[in-house]
Amino acid sequence: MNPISSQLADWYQLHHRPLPWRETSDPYTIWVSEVILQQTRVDQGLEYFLRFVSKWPDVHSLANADDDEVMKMWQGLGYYSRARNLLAGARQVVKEYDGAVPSDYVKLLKIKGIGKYTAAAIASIAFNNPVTVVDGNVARVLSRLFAIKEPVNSPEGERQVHAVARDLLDTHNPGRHNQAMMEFGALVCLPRSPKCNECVVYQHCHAHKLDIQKLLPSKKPKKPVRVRWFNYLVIRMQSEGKPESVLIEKRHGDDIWNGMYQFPLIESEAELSSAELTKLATPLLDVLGQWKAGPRLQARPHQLTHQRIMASFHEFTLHPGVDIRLPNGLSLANTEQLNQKPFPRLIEWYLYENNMQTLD
DNA sequence: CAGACGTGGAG
DNA sequence: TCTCCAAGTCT
Repeated sequence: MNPISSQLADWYQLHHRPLPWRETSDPYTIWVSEVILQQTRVDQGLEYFLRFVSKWPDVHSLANADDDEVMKMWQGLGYYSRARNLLAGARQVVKEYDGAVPSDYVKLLKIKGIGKYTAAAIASIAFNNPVTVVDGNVARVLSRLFAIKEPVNSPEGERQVHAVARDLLDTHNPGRHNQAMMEFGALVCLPRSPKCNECVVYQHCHAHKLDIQKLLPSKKPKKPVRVRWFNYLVIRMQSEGKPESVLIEKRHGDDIWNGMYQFPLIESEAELSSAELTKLATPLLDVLGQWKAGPRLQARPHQLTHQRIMASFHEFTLHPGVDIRLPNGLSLANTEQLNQKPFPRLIEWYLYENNMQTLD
């Protein structure tokens, strides 16, 4: 066994965090944990994981779950396609494998939402198959240990990282090995300030020798963020003897927050004046009946990785109509119903601030 | 295959 | 305030 792998395995036995998904070898549970932890910190994902596997403890229960309910469980975690794909993947496993998560890397790779990383993680951690895991942690650790200067998010850098990762793999205990590599990256070989004084393999580390550990891993520069203006129409209605309700719609298509709910949206290239906004909103409002404009909550920025969304909220009140016909896609929701629907953080905040929904 | 997809915490 | 980024995947 490679001395680096051996030392990291020893370190792992001593220092790894006791996390719930490490208490099991159930492939479904490990699958859920891997998906939740994608691009997500342990302390942010932990509660979500516990709630998720408590609600849906096995593949069959998840496969039978309601779509909105799954999205609701994911609310606030971000990257919501993970939830959609995990659900689709569970249904796929029920259909194709009678609910038994396959142990084979290639079969795993064909399941919706399972890519190279997750397939390798499930195969090695749940089934102890000798497959190499390369995630962000592993890439960082190895780019430093071997002073790989190629950007780790380039095809060539990825190739180099994977090559050394494969050489290090402990084929007798691949699950422990892969977790040790990741845990070491998460606790010691940190992105900003690696704890080289606590490092058990620094004598093998080329970056440390060259004192370039803080410069690695190198990454390709990313695109500047796009600015978008989201003008939400908060259309409230108060009918006789009924709780107040508000109009919402579900987002679809190839864009941010697919599958989540929102208020009817008018997107613009720049900030809109009240007059412009009203003009654009009038066609919809007129279909709904008599209305009057209420206050407007000025644009507040919502910062995402690749977008900066300037959101404003424009309130309107509908005259309780005799027979309101809702354009397709729109639905009315009272407070109780709002609490059942999944919303992006931006909307969730608005609902909370306006006492329309309780914050999780 | 480059670009898109969220959120909250750290420096 | 601003930038970076955390157990990636899909198209």
